[in-house]
Amino acid sequence: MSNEEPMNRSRRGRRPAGEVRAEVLEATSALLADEGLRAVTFDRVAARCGASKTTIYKWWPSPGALAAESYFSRSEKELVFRDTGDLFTDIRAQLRSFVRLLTEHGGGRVIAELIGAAQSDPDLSAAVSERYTMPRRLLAIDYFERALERGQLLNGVDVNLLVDQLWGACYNRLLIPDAPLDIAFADALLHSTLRGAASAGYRSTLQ
Amino acid sequence: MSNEEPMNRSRRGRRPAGEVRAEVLEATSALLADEGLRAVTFDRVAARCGASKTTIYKWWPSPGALAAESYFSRSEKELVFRDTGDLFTDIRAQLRSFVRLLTEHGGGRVIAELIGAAQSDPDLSAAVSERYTMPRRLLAIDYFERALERGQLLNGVDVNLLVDQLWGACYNRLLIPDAPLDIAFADALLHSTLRGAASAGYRSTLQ
Amino acid sequence: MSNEEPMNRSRRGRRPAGEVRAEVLEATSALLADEGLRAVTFDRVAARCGASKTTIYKWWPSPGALAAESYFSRSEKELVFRDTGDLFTDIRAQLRSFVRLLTEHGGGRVIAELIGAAQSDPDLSAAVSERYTMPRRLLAIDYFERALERGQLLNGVDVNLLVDQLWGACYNRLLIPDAPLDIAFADALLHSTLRGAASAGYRSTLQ
Amino acid sequence: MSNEEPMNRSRRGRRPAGEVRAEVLEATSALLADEGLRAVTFDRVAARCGASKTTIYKWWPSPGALAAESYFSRSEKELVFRDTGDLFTDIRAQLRSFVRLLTEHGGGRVIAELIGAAQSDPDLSAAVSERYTMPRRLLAIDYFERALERGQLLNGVDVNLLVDQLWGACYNRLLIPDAPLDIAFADALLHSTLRGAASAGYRSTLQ
DNA sequence: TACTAACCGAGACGGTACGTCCCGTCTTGAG
DNA sequence: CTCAAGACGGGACGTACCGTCTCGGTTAGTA
Repeated sequence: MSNEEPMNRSRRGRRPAGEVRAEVLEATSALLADEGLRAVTFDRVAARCGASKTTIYKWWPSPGALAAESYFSRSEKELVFRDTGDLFTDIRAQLRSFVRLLTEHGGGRVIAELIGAAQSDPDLSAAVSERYTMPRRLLAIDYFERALERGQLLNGVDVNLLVDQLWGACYNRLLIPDAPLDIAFADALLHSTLRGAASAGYRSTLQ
Repeated sequence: MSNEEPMNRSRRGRRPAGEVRAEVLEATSALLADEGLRAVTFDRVAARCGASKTTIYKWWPSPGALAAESYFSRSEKELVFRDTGDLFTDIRAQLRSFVRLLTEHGGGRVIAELIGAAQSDPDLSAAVSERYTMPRRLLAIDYFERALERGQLLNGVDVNLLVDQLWGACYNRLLIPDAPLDIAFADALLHSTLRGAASAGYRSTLQ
Repeated sequence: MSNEEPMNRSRRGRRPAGEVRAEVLEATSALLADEGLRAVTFDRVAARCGASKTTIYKWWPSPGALAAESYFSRSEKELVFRDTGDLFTDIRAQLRSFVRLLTEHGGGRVIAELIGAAQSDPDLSAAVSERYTMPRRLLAIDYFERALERGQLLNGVDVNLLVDQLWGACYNRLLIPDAPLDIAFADALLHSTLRGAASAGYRSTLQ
Repeated sequence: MSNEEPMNRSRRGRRPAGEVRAEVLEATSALLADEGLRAVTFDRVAARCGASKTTIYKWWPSPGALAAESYFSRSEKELVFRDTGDLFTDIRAQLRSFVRLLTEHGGGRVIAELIGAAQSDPDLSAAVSERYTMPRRLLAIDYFERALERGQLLNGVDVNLLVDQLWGACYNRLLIPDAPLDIAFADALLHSTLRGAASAGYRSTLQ
């Protein structure tokens, strides 16, 4: 409760904007990791990092949007989509690492809470889309379009749809936990999907 | 603001439980329809229907759970899954009506908000699963198992997975609106999925 | 700053109303005496006595009104206006004790701040009038009317006006400190005023 | 709310001090007239006239002091105290015009708020005294001293006290509105006071 | 005339209070 | 005597203001 470390500086006036932003994001990350999205309130973040609520309001429209930036700014480095030329192996690696992200290290809880809160917070919804889901969708689409050009996917396959079939199914098991989300699911999902979308040569390599 | 219609009864004594429950659910439905899930708070529901918070706490563990019951109790009548024996047509009808439910009558917003809030509310999560998503998943699984027995699906197809590929992809477009959710998407999704899962005879009927 | 003694009870629910009111008034009195009217804020009072802001808002419309009740409820016991039948002596005693109240014990500062804040706070203005100034005015008027009947005041003297000439002049020196407020002023004021208002017999006893 | 007319100058450099001062005072007067003393904050004045808070802080110690200068600089021209040699008539004219100032053009509210705020703002208190109340007190004292020399007032009358009996009683009705402040009150007040202070000859002219 | 240094106004900062809403708990009074 | 009405403590929201301080554009002083 009162473990907020007030960090009592005696400076009252303006501080460099970057410094304040960094401290706000750091405090947010700590709260997010320790207690989840519900703990990320403007009041607690302000108390924890010594910033004022006014300042936080100037940069982030809602606690959810702040949490999103705090979380996603750390995961942007993972934005790599290896292209070895082997469709099946590449996508399997992506799906597996995605499932691991969601199931290990508690990352799934944060993402689920962010997407969940976004349903009632347009600002957060925009932040999640712009900083997280949309970039990843575009990377996958890029990859699939290259695979199409290489003849690894059937002509006429909707690469946008493919993303929903693969990652969307994973998000579904994350957000609506009526069935388990694990590596086995990811692998089965990939087989089942590529069986309908991959060209004949590729399909023959499945199982 | 104060248009909560205090419904000035002067009766303080106990009323029949069913009567009070019905009024609570009715007030909840009205709030849900008018202002969304955020407006469904115990305080406002109590003020609107003349019940006390104590009463509401006895029956529902959280505002989300109350909203869920209020919403799902109206949609249970739609729990039909026609089985004409025609796999493609039956599933297409189901998917299309599901998409219409989510996109047309504003139902999508409520469901999205409920699933969203469930990410931070275990009681609501349980309610959504038990009263909405799981029954529907089981209906679909039942249907697919019959289709398997009829030889319309490939041997070894994971019918549970099939649900995530189809409905999960739709939920994905609902909850993460980076791409549109519409009938065309549902149809393309169905084609792409069955191409990998349906048996040869069925597959040949897909374009 | 953090000498607010949080008085950490662990009781969350409703407490008896009288108990809460008493604690709120006590905390207010302490703040008023220690730091003046500016320190009486709903936030600090709530923090000091363990009440919630909501509760305080229910009973007092503004911090000033709370301070007024807190202060005046202690001074009501002084509401005595001795009537010995000797106009000059009685009024002199009243004026002198009034001036002492305003100049000693720091009481003047509080009253001045309350009347000052009332100029921009209608709720406080009403509280000051109802609980402090008007009862005292009425007591003086009562006395003067008895003096009129006793023939100690000239026929036609406006007793209401007399109050403004005597106590009003004192308030003037309190609120607009261009000249000192002391016993000598009170005595001179009384002589000068009664010289114009007292009947001939009484007037001859002055000086 | 945001109708503060940002007056979009693009000049960042220094402007003549007098020009800025005038604009600040003008903006203050407008706020004072429109919304009262509470609206005179450094933030709003700065936003309204395009100056920065830094600039305003350089010249005025508190919003109240700024409001006082803004208001009193307009009323200084009224500083005339006619001396026709007729004590009763001259003072009656003064008191009547003072009451009219306080009751008619909304001036009373501003003065009451300024005196009120001065109770908690030493800077404002000094400004009110120096720029408003003390000059007027001195004018009255001057007049009364001349009247003393002319033999129109009793020997030994305390002219300073006389000011509190007359104007102080009016301020009392302004600041503690338990009784009305109007011309009739001023006239009655004057009669009653002069009956005790004027010399015999003058007194005989009162009714 | 171009170029740098000092200055100072615009406004962001930390802090505090406001007034409101909601949650979950508890007293109390009506039936 | 029971239980529902609703007041309670706690906490977050979003806004306004104060008084302090950084920052960058303007101007004055050098090259």
